Amino acid sequence: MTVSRVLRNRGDVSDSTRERVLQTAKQLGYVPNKIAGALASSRVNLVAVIIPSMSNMVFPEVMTGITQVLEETQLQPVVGITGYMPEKEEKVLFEMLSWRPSGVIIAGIEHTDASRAMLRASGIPVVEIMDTDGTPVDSMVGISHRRAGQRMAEAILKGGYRNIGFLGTQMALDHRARKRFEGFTERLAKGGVEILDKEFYSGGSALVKGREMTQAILAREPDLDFLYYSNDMIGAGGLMYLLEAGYDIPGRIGLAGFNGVNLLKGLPKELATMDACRLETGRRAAQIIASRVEGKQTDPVSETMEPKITYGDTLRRP
Amino acid sequence: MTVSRVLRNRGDVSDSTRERVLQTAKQLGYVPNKIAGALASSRVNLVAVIIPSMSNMVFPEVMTGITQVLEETQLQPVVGITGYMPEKEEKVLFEMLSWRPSGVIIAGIEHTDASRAMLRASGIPVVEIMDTDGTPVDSMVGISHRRAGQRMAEAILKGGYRNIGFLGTQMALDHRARKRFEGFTERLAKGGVEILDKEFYSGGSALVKGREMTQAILAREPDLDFLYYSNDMIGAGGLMYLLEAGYDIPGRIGLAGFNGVNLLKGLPKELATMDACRLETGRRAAQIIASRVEGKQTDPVSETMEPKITYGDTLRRP
DNA sequence: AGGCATGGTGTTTGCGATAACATGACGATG
DNA sequence: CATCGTCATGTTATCGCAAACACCATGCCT
Repeated sequence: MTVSRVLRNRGDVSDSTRERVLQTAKQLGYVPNKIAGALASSRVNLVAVIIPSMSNMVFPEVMTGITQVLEETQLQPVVGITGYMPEKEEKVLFEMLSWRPSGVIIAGIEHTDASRAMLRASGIPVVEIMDTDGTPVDSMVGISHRRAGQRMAEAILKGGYRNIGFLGTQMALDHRARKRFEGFTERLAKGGVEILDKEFYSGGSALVKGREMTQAILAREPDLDFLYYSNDMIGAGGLMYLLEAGYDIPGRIGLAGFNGVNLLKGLPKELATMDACRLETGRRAAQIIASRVEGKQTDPVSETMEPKITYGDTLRRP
Repeated sequence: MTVSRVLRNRGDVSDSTRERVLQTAKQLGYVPNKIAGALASSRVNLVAVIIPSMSNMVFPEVMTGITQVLEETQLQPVVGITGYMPEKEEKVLFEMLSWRPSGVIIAGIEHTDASRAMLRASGIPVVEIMDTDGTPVDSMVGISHRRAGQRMAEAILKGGYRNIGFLGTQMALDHRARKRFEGFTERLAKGGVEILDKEFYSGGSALVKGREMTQAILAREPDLDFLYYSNDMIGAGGLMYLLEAGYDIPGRIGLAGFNGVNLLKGLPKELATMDACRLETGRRAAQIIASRVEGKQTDPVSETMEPKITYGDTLRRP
């Protein structure tokens, strides 16, 4: 018991005993068993973070935000990957919850009924991130992708473009991309404009795909004067293609991507894009969990951030 | 006990009882407590994965390899981030080990004495990855960065380049970048060539930095006919700059990067690079852990993979 | 019929820590 | 001097599950 007290800095222990304990612990290479500790105290300093993927730049950035904030607390993130598959998400969530974490941060607000039930029943703080078009289980932080699509449509219309094409991922399961697309077409429709053509891809190097898709869509519809890409990578690929083909940008044709990857700076022309506030979303989500764990705050939070549009060199300003 | 047997598919339980148990568990929304389970059985299906960073494309790819393999087992990766700081690594490692994972995969073979002692004392399989220039605690998988540097130097010399510049990250703590640089200069020296100039950076958008550094180094040393970049991102930035400036590539000047990011395909010219076998390294490391956990194999493994050079369009072939 | 393997279920114990309470030494206080 | 509070340390029960073993019914074999 005295050892336990020393190693957790709790309660009164005389300096001499403390010294002896630390000395001996070090000498033995003692590593406390958190499993036993957690079972006894029913305190687990882990926060489950459940995201679809780790390989497309956007989730690592959210992770960075989460890590930044949690680092100042006792909490530690543990990541689970779903691969955009709802059943996998359910499995990962179950696995995570069975470790009794102190909180859950999970991407999106579309989940299976079972997942939602688990989250609710867990009795721990839950923050759903990166999408606020819907009703959260508990708290929610991110941008409205529907609104992001709308705002980009507005900017494009104001720029005077009328023959608009859409290029994106196959998005059956990517609800955020879908919502963006929906918001985009809705807003265009309100301006009396309809998408002229669209093109989808899956897999492969995004840069190459961007080139290929751009070539393909322009072969079909040479009159297109704007291309909206569902992410910056394929947008950058398209930009390369158009520059090489000698198009006047943003005069003859405009482009925009989505996500505000700061990799775009440094390209021959800076691609227009929209920042999804990923770092800030991660930070805020972690803050919500942290303050709940500390018992400071008990009401659910819903926070919608405003994505910022960057015109770059590929979208005519109004 | 019967419930425990049903939920773990272990031992004989009659179909009717099994059915009843599953039914009731579902109805109650029962989530087993892995903490208690782990404490009782002293089996933890977690593998600690300790890497410096998540934000530069190379570690996510290793993670992908690890995940691919572990997905076919009962094991689950748990990630810890060190930020290239040895003391942080020590802390993260301690934290991880206190959860009694079934194995450890850790980047690099440079660790503090305390870290090494912990790893040895843990009694679990340890795989050090992505660098094989040194002595491992247990197993080791990856490429020799010293050799990678040497091979690139060879290719450059064979291409007929003689006025060579190096551009890279501030690498006090990035041992792999340092070893690559050392191997590179060693091999050049053997060919009677010395680096003409070098340029280092830290922070910021790699693409932009690549542009700036390239401009800067060429301003100082206009005679340079080859630029070796310590990663593909700054290499791509440099490539952009040189193309815009109208340099003849790879005639007047050659370039090469490091890492084989498949993002490079799709650039106006494909950057020469060297593949660090990241996916394969991750997969192999996970396999080693998995087979050790299953008790199949007990001898430490040391495996050095051979990085493959890609000439692309920016390095003259011999 | 007696013995024995087998399948299905229950009981007891222990994993390694912490919470809560107990104990003992000592000095201050009225 | 009895009482009390304070500090330092020790004892016991508990967390939720699984290992090990105990138990009982059943059916098969000799």
